Amino acid sequence: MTKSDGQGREERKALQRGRILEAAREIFFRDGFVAANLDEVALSASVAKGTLYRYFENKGDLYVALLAENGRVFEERMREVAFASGSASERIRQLGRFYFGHWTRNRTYFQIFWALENQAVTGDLPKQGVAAVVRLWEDCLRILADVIRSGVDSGEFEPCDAWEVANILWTVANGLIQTEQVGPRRTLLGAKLPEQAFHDMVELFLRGLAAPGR
Amino acid sequence: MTKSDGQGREERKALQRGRILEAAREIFFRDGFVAANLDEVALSASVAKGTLYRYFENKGDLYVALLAENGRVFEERMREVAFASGSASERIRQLGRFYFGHWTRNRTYFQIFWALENQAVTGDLPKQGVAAVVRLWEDCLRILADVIRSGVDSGEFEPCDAWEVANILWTVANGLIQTEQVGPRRTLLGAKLPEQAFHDMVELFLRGLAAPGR
Amino acid sequence: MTKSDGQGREERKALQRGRILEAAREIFFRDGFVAANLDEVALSASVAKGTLYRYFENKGDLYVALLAENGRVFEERMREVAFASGSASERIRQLGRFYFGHWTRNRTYFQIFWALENQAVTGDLPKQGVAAVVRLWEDCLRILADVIRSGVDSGEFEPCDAWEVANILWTVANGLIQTEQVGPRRTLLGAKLPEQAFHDMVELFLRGLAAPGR
Amino acid sequence: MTKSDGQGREERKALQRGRILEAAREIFFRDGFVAANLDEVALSASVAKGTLYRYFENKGDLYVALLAENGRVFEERMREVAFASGSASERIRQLGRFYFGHWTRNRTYFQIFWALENQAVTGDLPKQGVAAVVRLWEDCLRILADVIRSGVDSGEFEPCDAWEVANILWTVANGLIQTEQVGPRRTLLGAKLPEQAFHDMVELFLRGLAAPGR
DNA sequence: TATGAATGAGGATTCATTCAT
DNA sequence: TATGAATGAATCCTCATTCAT
Repeated sequence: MTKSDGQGREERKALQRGRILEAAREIFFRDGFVAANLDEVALSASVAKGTLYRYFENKGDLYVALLAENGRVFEERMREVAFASGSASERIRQLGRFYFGHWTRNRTYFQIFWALENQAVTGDLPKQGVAAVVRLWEDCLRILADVIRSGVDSGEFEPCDAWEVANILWTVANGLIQTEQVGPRRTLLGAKLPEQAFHDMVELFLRGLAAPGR
Repeated sequence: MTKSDGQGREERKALQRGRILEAAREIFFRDGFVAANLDEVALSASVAKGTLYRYFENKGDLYVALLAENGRVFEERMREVAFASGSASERIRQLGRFYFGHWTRNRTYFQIFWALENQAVTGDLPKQGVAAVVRLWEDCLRILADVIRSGVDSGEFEPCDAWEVANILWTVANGLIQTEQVGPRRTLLGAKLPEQAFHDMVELFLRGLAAPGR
Repeated sequence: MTKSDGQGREERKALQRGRILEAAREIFFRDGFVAANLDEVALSASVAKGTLYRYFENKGDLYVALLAENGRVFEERMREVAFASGSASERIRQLGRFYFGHWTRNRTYFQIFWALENQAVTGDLPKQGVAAVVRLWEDCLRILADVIRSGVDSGEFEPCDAWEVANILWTVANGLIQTEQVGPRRTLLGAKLPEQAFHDMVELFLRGLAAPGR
Repeated sequence: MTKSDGQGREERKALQRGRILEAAREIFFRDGFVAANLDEVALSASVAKGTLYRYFENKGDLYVALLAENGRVFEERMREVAFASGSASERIRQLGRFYFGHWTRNRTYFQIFWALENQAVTGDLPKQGVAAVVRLWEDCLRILADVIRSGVDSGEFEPCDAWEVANILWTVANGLIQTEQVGPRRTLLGAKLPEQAFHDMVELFLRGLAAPGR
């Protein structure tokens, strides 16, 4: 009984932690780290303020845990897509769709992430935690390179430096998103919707990578 | 005498305003809008706290003035470079160098700017001021398009949609910077220094644009 | 146990609220709304500055709560006196004594109250709260009219327009207090002590009201 | 020339002082002593802030000067009315009209005046100045008594204690004004307009005072 | 373990007063 | 004498964190 109670307890704790993180996401992403208000987080998570401190050491810890959680989910899903069955091209297309979609639903996270070297955003965040979050980025890039490499190995793509190509694709993708992010959307990328532009870019890359016979 | 006195006073006011903006730049860019401390700004500018309020209505106003000032200088310098004498290619090269250099010296400004659509960064900033800052970005892109167009007109470049090309160049450039901005630099872009990568990219574009006979 | 605990908590909160109001009364009534200092209120109430804001939204809210509390007590006590047993004359005498006594102990409150239509006093006070306070005044006047009416109904007083008579009594009473309030007391009302003058005035009225046969 | 210049200067100084007082009246009476803003006073008086300090030692001094000025004008005008030609009754009627009219146009001044014993209103005002202002009140009451006495002396009124009668009249007048000042005007004094009520009260008194034969 | 009352350092803003020009 | 820029003390309010229950 104690055991099952313990399990129930563990589970409940995990659930509560999740609830808190969920509430924190909304508020931190909306207001930024410094301006975010733990009162509101507690309210939105339906726990007492003091309870927050049972799950996270302090505000910074909560924030970093939030970023890490988000990043972890992102990387995990990316890995799923990357290593599903199917041709390398198809998986790269899927990655593109996933990446764009994830950005759409997590604009703020990307902004935070891209500015994570900046004190203005990180405040006095635990360095270790921040570093861990940043490391996820490289992991994702590495996943992309792995897919490209698998395409080369299977003869689907021309031989190339997979890492360099992954970098270029990554770079241009982020450039697109960046451009899209700033100012009056519609004019910047001509008539194309950003999603279409993103898709076209991926196709362009795949054509460039494709082995001649295919 | 009265006149020269008046001039001296105006001049001194402008100087003081500049001193305050200078101090504000450092602190706002280091700590972010919300976390920045006006006491520290005043101290760093060697004026009393109250003096800040003779030059700026409030914290938000000071911040926006700062961004606007920075943006204004950026756009002005960009215009200078863009409309100097020389071939279109050469001017685009110069623009590339200028853009990259400016980013190097103003990383934080670019981060803020890129996140300017985000509440987390803008807080309760005066909407008008923010909009004015964002508008500068388009102006810069327009300047780039103008240079490309002038190259086309002079026969230096192949005929093309100058606006679209400017967009692409802009996009890739920002992607590069973005990539460079995140995490352990060295690994991401292979062996190349970011400056070299940026330069190569510009050259690649110019080759693509060049009219065949040249 | 939980229940009694809850009660204890509620009770303690009420007590603390009371302590704060008590401290606030002294300081607000001494210094006025604008000049009053919340630091001092907190100190005097032996709570931290922040604690004030757990009980009252802001300075204005605290002030209005204070006035309302005072007014509420006043009206309640007045009602008690007015509807005690005894003849109408006796109850009017008691009301007079109560009114005069209350003024003696709450001069500042009366001043504030009488000036409550004036921006100088109300500042940016919550309009609703102010209106609620003002309404108490009418209620008190209505109570006085009710007593007079009951005297008429019982045949103790001559038939008359109770409301008008209440108004006149009220008017003269306030005039007395007003006169008393200003400048070197002794000379203004001749040799009479203000209390005596007040008492005499009430008696005069009662004689005027009395039904002939009595 | 020096002399006439001097005169011009004196005159100009007096004018400026007047302009400042005029501006101060509006702002002090609207916002109260503590909340009033000398910047605004200076602006409204079209002088520089520093200039205020050439005419008044400090904020409190300006305020007291303002009250004194107002009081002085009041007493002077009252004296004029009181000692004009005409019967005592007529002059008392005129005084009533004047008093009521002055109150209408200077409600705030009366409020301040009536609360002048209260720190909340006076702040750290120079005691001497305040005392001088209060003394004017008695002077006015004395004037009223003088008129009554002259009526008695001339046989127009029945013999009576002029001082006591003046006090009673004064008291009731202020009570009326007080009542009028508070809350929803219309209901308190029945159907009568306050001006009418005031007039009726004066007439009532005059009837009471009149010598039988007249 | 959860609660939420209490804390108090911190920060933006105001404004009477001073003083160099 | 008039100016208005500079000052900095004063004050309201916020909110992360602690801790008794």
